[in-house]
Amino acid sequence: MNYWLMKSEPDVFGIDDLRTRPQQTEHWDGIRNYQARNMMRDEMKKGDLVFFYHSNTNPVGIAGIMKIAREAYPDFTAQNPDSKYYDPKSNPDNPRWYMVDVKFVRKLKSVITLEELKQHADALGDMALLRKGNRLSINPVTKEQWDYILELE
DNA sequence: GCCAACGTTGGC
DNA sequence: GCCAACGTTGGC
Repeated sequence: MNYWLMKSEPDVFGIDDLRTRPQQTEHWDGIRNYQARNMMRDEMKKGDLVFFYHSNTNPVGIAGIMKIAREAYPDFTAQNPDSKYYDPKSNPDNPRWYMVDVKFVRKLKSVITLEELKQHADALGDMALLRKGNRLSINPVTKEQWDYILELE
């Protein structure tokens, strides 16, 4: 069982959007970074738990929990010229980009903010999220970090 | 293979 | 809206 953190801007797609989707499930499209893609494609397994992180909002932080409902499959938005995620270099026979399906688990009682996480930087070790300049939209989380963060709720 | 230009992310 | 960080592109 692996743990993850995935970022999304709530103005575009937030935890409440996932909660109100049919079956409370949605595909996580638009990953266009190779490092993030590789983690998603090669390491994410069905049942893995994921922190839903709200970025570019106020306050930024972890808003809820979801789980991987379907393992990686080709991101069809890469083949759609009308999509903002269209990638003309992706070939349907050899897809460049992948996505997973995520299912809502629960919201946190309140958002655990980035500021609060930073205050616990020592206990959280070198958590990827807290690294300077980290822009990856998918971050691995250790079990220790996962458990510790939930204690902050 | 280098690297300047450019685009994107995401906190503030 | 600003800007630091960083990834990608493309000319050479």
